[in-house]
Amino acid sequence: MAYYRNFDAPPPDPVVLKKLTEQQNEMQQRIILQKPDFDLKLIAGCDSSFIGEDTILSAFILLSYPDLEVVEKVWHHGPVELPYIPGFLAFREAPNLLKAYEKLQQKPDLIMVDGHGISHPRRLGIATHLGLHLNKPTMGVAKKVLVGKYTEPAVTKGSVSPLVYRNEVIANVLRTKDKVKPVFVSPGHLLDLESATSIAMACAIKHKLPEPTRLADHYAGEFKKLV
DNA sequence: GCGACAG
DNA sequence: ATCTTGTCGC
Repeated sequence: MAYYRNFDAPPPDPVVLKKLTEQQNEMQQRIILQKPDFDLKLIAGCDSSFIGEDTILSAFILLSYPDLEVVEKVWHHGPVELPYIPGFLAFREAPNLLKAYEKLQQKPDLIMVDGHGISHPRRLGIATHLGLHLNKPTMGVAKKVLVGKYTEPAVTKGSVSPLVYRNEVIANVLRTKDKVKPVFVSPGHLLDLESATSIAMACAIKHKLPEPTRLADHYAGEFKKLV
């Protein structure tokens, strides 16, 4: 049975939660935020969808940059081990995403993830988690805030507003389309906030979501029909 | 103690 | 994430 609201779900095991939190605290020490040290020629977008209660399907879409032409599409599906717990999304979705990633013939210079990067209580959003596991530059583009406060950016495309948490700017609230709800852009690993923001903007052509994650989101739903 | 809470 | 209909605007 699925729960209407996630807080109707049974409380997570505190022992497991403590263990996962400690793992994030340890991983946090290895995060590197810096100016990109790569030439962006290939960018990947990834996202997951669910088939029923306990099967996850992840998709990776590889695009050329800055053309944004689709170069490759792969997907992988398997069982999920954990329930969704705010702040621990990566432990639920990353395992399957990593298996899909292995299927790519060519590897991207940067991965854009559907979710947060360092804009997380312990700076370990799923984009950062994946970046550390792959030792690859990653950035996150989320549709909703997880932590932090911000003021609404102007209604025109390109407007930005900082997302602040504990006196630090952890993401940029970016308006990628006129009069449409903004997205939350944050670096994941091996990238900085400014670069992540400009790349997100450069990938937002005629939709709210930048092409990499928009297409990954789209195909995750299409591939599901094939299962 | 009372809310908030990625996908 | 997922369940769902019509509706508004470019």
